[in-house]
Amino acid sequence: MLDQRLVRENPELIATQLGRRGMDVDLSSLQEIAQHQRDLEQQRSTLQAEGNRIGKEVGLKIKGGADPKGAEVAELRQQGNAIKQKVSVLEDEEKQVASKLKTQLLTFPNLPSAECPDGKDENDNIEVRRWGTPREQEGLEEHWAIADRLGLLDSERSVRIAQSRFVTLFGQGARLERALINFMLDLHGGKGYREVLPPVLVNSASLTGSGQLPKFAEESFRCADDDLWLTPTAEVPVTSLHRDEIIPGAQLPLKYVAYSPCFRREAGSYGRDTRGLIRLHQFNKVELYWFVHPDHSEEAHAQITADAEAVLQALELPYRVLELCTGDLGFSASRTYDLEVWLAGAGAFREISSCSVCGDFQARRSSIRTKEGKVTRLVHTLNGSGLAIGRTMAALLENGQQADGSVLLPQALVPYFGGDRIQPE
RNA sequence: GGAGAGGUGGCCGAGUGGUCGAAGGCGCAGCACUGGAAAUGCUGUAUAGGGGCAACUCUAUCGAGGGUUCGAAUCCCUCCCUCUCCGCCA
Repeated sequence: MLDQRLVRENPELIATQLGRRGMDVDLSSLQEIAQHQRDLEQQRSTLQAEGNRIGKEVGLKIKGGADPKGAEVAELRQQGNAIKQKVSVLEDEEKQVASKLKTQLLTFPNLPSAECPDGKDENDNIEVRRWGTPREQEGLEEHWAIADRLGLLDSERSVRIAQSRFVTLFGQGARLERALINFMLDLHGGKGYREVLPPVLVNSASLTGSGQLPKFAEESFRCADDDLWLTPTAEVPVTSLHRDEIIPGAQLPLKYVAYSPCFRREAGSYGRDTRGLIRLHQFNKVELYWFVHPDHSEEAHAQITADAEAVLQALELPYRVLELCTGDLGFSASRTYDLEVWLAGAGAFREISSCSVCGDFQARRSSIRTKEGKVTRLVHTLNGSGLAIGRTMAALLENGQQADGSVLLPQALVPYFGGDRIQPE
């Protein structure tokens, strides 16, 4: 959420920064609302101060022996009543204005970081580095074909169970999924991340806190009878772990690694990635999340990205790192690195992790602060996939496929999977 | 789902109409005492918003929202949540 004070005092800055995202916004009316709200608050509190004074005076007079029904007290009562009238009118208006302001503020995306490169869309993203050597070869299968041939998953039966864009994993496929989750949790757990297994049903305050609501309601599944939604990412429950808290400075940074299934409606993606494990309504993900002191989020961003990359390296999967341009930035992010893994069968890089620094954007929405001496400050938050499990499996299948039809797995997975190869059954 | 109890500061807990943002305790921080520590003593210790260079000051907040009153943590109404027992259940 944008800082209300900034809206009042420097709307031009906001407009300029949102302009870098490709938004053409006129903030003058919002600024007006914000100023109006502040004016109303000033008027109201001045009146309330006067009312409080009168209330106390009445108390003192009565205590001092004045007749509670006498003229002197009656006069004060009348003054009190008059003020009460005015306050209540102002209060009503102020509430309306404040709620209008809040509603609007919640719809604005984060301002891009100064470091974030300007650009229009994904074509303007900047490749930062590459790791590993992509396997390029004619006749390689795509992962869904491999998975089908090896009996690792069944999409058609999943339609019977749920609908399209769901998969059911079987046998070695199910075991590989489970192995990957454990492998990633262990890897990050060994690097100072605290493991959490959060609820995957989250309330709307949580979704608002991390930025999914109010704008992206159509992207999440909602429970009909409760204020609960299926979480689209563990980022949501983990952000709300500390909602409305003041975290002592000595505890920062807080680093969490959370496994969760993720649920996304994928509205508007009809026809894209309809086969296999790339785009599903339900998928597994291991998520990294940091709460950091506001002065240290840049270093943290480099580190969380490195931690996500470490998974790909351990799995010997070639990848590249893109820095997203302002036009491709997510709603809550101020700066993002995407990790794209090489899919040998498809012959393309595909996003497998997105590592973002959100500055104080989520912290303001979620009211998560830290304290230095007398000063409270909003913390900064960061999140990064470490990694999306389904896409990791896809990459392992495509990059590890062998001429004999089997799939060779990286050594790091052997203790988790119980072997170094998926064999045709 | 049925029955009951309860929501007060970081925590415990007092407070049933009048300088109550709230006693007391614990915890925490600083100072004193000490060779050092414990113990002890003193001082300080909520959040948000507004104003002020600042010292500071005003307003709001005792689960949430309404109401009564000159004045509400305290009285009334509605809602939410938590806990306990029973039922059901992994």
